[in-house]
Amino acid sequence: MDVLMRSIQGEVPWCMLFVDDVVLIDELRQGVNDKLEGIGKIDEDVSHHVGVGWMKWRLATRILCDKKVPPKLTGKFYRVVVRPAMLYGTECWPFKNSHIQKLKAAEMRMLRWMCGFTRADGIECGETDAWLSMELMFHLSVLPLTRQLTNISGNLWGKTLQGARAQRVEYLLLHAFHAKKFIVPDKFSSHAKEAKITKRKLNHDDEGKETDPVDADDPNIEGGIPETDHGKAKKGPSYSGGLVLEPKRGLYDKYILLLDFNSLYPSIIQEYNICFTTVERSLDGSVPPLPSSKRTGLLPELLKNLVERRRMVKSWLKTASGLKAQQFDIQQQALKLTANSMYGCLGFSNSRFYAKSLAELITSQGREILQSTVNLVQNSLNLEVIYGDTDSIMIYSGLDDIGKSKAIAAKVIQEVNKKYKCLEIDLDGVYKRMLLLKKKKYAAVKVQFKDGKPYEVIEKKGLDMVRRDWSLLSKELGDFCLSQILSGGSCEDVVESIHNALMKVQEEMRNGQIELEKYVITKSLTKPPEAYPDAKSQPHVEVALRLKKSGYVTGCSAGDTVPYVICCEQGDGSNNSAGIAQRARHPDELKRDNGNWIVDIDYYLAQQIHPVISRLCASIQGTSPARLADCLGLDSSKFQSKSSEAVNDDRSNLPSFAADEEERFRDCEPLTLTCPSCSGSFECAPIFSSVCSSISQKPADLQGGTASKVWERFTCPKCPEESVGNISSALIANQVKRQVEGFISTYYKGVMMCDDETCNYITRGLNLRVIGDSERGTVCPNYPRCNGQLLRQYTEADLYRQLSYFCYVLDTVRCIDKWQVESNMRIQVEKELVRIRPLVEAAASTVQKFRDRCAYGWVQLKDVIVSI
DNA sequence: ATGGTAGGGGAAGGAT
DNA sequence: ATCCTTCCCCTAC
Repeated sequence: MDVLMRSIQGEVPWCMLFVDDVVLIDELRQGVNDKLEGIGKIDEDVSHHVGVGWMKWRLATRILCDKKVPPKLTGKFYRVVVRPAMLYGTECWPFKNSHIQKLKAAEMRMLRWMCGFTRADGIECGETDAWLSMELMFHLSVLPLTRQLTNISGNLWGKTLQGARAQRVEYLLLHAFHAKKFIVPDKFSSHAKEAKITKRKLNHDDEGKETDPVDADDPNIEGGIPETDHGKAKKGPSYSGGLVLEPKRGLYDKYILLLDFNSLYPSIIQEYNICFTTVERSLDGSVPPLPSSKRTGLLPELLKNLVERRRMVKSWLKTASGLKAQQFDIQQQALKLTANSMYGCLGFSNSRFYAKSLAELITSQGREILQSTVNLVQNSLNLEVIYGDTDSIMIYSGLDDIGKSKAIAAKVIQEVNKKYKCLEIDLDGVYKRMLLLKKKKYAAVKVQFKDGKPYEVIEKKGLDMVRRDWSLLSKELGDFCLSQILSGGSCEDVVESIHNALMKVQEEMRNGQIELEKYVITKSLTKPPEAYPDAKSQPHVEVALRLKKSGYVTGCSAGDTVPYVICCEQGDGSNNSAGIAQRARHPDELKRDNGNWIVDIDYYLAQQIHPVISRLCASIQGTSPARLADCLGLDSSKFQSKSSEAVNDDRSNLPSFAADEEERFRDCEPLTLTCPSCSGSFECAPIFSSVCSSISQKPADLQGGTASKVWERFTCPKCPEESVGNISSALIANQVKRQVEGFISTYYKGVMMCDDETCNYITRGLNLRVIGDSERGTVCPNYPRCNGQLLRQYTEADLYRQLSYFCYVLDTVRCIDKWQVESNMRIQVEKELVRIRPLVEAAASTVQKFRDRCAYGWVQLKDVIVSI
């Protein structure tokens, strides 16, 4: 405490801020906490957010105490990172003016303090002191605020202090029900619940059909699932939640509109009048129907009240300024959060007002609403929805003009809002460019306006770069690649700069020019480290256990974030069998250890950088996982697609080579030639198999009998006389070329078909962006009536395979190499092939040229790499 | 004991 | 060897 006091009084006198509460600052940290607990336990929420704040803070000390970082950035970091944590911790407590003033002052002092540390040479950052100071500040600012809330809400202060969000909602509802003279359900602890369930079960077992009248219509009892794993119930999801649309992946470079429903779940409750008092709940656990009651339920009314209050506060906010505005802003946020947490508590199994069926009904309505909105936008308004998650949709405008795009948005908003009373959709953002990778994973260039002037920010959602459990190194590289991809530059430039960056990083890594900090990965312990059944499979657990054993007391218990670096033993690069958890080291351990363990560069290249970058580049043409691996100095064959490996492997067991090829080209159109004399057409079997079978004089089931004779005599098999029906080299070349062009034009027609046979929706795909996972297809426009996927009827792969098949049919060269079997047949086959070669050479090279041209740019396709 | 579910991705271990 | 399931963590909504 002395240290704390010194730092506070010496460097930052902001204990003065809370001078009226400072009486508490007279003991050790534990003492302070005890005192606080004497008054009332601090809300777990706040503790959590203090933790979050501290986590940010710990991150901050690294950045903020770095002299290289300009002060301007420090301030920004503080504003965007630490302040939200502070405010969020106090989300539901209305501020008095003085509190806001204090908070602001605290911010200033903290900033100054940081700068002090930045300047003071040789002073360690003193994480512990910082934490103590911060926690104290939170405690001190929270206490009076909880008191305020208590006064306003009318619930018990003690309860407010110890209760979580669930309990706040519980009291809100209790008051509301009590005011309406309802009798509320009893509250059961989970233990009591269990007892009740078992008791009921016993009753059922012993007395047959007799039901306990008390429990008969008690929805709080889950009959089916005892959920007793000795108190440690597995928290699997118990009902289904929001709908997430399958994204149409790829890189978009025209405007995208992001629309979302304003607080969807609370609105649904009001829109459909969902309440304990209105919904008819059945016993069988099925989702109940929408209520028909005209009488407004209690829940919707409560929400209406909250919404109205929020609207009022927001209107005041518009005219207010400064502290007043901040206060209003926090108030309206608090009201919104309270409204939003209502749904969560319905689904919370330990809540007094637990009502799974209501929660289920709400989410199912949510899914319904999202889907019908998508249908409306796609089918009636003819716009393209590329993604949507729970309450939002993204529309690809295909336009370069932001004004026109916004006009479209306005139209959509108007059409959608017409359908609902309370529910309201709104434009949440306009993206100039967007990279859509997967569900919940995308990045976009968002266009925002400040004083009427547009500016762009990159928004990242769910990508590896926004996660804590990737090293700074891979996150930085990922950010760089993303900025390149979203830069709008040409494909070639982007790819080149990414490749260059990778090569540079690899070199720096191998030269040891990268700081240790950049290799650090962090992960949280959700349990005490001893409680993990499989500690040896998790790096952070292993590290925590080792830390604990070597005497550490902080940073290795439940909830702590453990930093680690994956290492390998000096000199022995092959020791990778150990499992990565065994090779994880705390940065401190690594620093202390004198070079026995070094950073495992190969792990970072292969497991940290490569996956991150290749996920980002999945939709980018001109590169591939294998190419990226190459740039990183990794064995690129490991990242080659699997099917090509399989083909390579097939090369070794070749007796069945021909049969394999036939199997692969099973769905291809045959090569058909038309006889110039009789105008009859006939199919041509592959030269190679024709020759083989004619030489081995087997019945040759593989190819249709007479057709194989074509290659023997070069005559039409349908013409009776020997003298006519001759087939020339030019004729073959011409006809082959015509057929190839036919396939190519089929491909370019781009017919899309739904893969569901009962639907078979067919369209001339207007949106043929051949970027990204085109083989994945997109959701059928008839969804949800049809669950199929819209696929190209004739895909790149189809075309490629078709052309490859023609190459194979006409092949007289490569098949020899593949046929490694030692036999006297080989010589005969070879002789025959040599004889045929001049006649088909022209045609074969034509097809090959087409195929190779098509293959250019399709390198990323997984299943088309065939060996001819 | 102290709102929810959906989803991606790593790693390990068992089934095949 | 390769697939599949399980656990774990973190994120989006």
